[in-house]
Amino acid sequence: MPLRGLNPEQKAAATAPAGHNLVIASAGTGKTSTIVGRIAYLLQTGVSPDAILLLTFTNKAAGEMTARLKRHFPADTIDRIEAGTFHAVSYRWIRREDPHAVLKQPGELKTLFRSVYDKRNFKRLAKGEPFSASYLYELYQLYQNASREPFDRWFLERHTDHEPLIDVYADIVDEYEESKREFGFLSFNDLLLRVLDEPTIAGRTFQEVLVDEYQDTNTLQGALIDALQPHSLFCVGDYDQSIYAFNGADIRNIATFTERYPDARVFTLATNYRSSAPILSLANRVIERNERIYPKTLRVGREGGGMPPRLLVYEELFEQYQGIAEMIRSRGRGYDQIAVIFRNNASADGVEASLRERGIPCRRKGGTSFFDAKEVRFLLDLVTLLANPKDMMAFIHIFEYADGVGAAVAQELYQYLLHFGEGDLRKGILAPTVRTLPRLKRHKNTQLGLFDNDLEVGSVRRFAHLDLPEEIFSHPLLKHPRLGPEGVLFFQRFYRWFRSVDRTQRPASVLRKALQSELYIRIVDRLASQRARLKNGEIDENRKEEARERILRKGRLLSDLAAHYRDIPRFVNAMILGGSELSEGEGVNLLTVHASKGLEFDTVFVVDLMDGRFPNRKLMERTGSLEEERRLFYVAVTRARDELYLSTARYDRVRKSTFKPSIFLEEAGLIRIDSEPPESGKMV
DNA sequence: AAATGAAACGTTTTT
DNA sequence: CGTTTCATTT
Repeated sequence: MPLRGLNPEQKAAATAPAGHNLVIASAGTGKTSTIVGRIAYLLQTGVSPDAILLLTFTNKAAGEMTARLKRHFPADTIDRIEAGTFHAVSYRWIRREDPHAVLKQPGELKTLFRSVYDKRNFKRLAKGEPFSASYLYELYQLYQNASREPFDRWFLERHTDHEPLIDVYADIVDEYEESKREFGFLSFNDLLLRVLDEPTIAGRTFQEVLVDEYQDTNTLQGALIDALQPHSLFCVGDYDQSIYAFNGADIRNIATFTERYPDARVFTLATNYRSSAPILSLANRVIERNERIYPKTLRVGREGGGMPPRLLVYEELFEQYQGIAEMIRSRGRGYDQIAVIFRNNASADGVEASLRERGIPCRRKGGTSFFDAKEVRFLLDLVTLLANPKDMMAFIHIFEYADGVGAAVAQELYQYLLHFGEGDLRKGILAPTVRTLPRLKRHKNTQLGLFDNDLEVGSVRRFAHLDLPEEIFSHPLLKHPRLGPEGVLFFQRFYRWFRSVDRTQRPASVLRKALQSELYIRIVDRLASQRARLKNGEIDENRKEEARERILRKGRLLSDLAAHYRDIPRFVNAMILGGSELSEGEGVNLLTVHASKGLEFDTVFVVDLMDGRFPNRKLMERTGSLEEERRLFYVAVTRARDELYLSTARYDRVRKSTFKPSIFLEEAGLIRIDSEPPESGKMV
């Protein structure tokens, strides 16, 4: 039984009476085992699995914990436990009431926000330099996570100097919210806000809510926990690992736990089973410079000494990546137990290139590269449009691939189709009942009819030579004056795919049809040509074939993923909610510090330890602080079990800048910054 | 309005 | 170093 293997301090926490329990669990102290033990204890003492809610930071973490429980309890019992991230769990509840709810990617919402922002003429207002659309959007996201007070009040508390613009900002935010409703978009935050507004949507009262990574919960998540009114709370976290301030994570959630819940019990897990003594000692030396919120003294749980952490100093940035790749190569195999960890994603490319040069396999966490690829985006836009026909953005992205159609015409086509179908996109495409043209707001661009005199406006006779099937030739969309022959052919291909998947429920079938469609095949060809274009404009046929193969492989991968989902909205939402959790390939792990949270490796390289980059000075000016950067350093080094390498470089050949070493190297006792820098090369 | 080519730009972390 | 923005042409 899971409780058997726990040490006394873990067991004390796992068997705590119902109430408000806080477990301070330092890195490597068996946090996961304790949570698993706690759930086992609850089940053994007669708590129904339906009355347990487990909230984790990633869905992977939830999956690992439930998998461990399934070794001791029947799977169908464990499956009744509600487990997942705040967002995944909220979505599950919301979809019971609203099966068609569809999430929208954050990047797309940002684009929507920007388009709302761009309607404002700040120049005319002349009230000082306004925040950029992008920064304002970030602030708004942060506000939603951080505060329940009105936006303008929250905003003015931090940015008094923007007081003259606050009404414009508030207006932008209002219109953005309205647009989201109009298009049927849900943001990550909307999921949590919805549950907060209507906690009964959970459909039950929980005996106990367990919260993992409690130090990284933000005000919104804290409010959500309280709104659920659980009989008992079990929060596990480590204030030294709070690294999500930029996302509104509030260390005060953990710091004021005992004040907010006067009956709180606090447990501390202090025995580290992960890292060797010298690694732990280095980590503690640095983190002790931060304020101690709850007392804790880490004990080394492992036997024996272990190899002291090593500092690697390189003359030049790229030389550093090469040097590390060479060290990894020379030790051979066991690549998946090695991690290279960095503060900024920018470091990843140099490391990856150096490894690949030596034929060393590696994987980067964060499937951004996969979901950002145009070919994947296109397929997802197709599927998304089926899940949410109100999604004009998806429609525009699709039709921008048609020659002669840009965003402006695509938008009009969408409006036309809605009009033909009396508000129903499907009907407008497949069975238009209205054949008149809609009245659209004319754009002011009437440059002497520059484009209109060579077209027979709205007449379908201009397509007579295309030899179109009747259903296309008679479609009222062809009356659009700006639609050329290429556009019509694109519409025909789109129409065929759309008709072929009509009333199809399963995402896998929809994708299979899409992969076979002429619509997709032509887009693959176009993308492959783009990627095989040489500097002189010619297309390298070999490269084109390679590019096509890569594109098709991604399509198949997406199609394989789709097989696991019953309906289209579920699939789309899963891709958005958990997309970043899938990592491609195997080998050396390339991770940002944030992505490394909760993981452990035999050997860890922390790279680019230069002042400015780590700690990241730019970010410190914004939402961060040196304390937060120090916690990031602490998280990075405590990922290591046996070997830890800290590396830095003095000079960047590309940007022609020199670096000072990171202050953390000094705090770790590896260098003295006021003395001469150490010799280049390797030293202890 | 769209397509193309040239110039600037900036380089944060996640559900 | 790749994307994003701007200017020019059609």
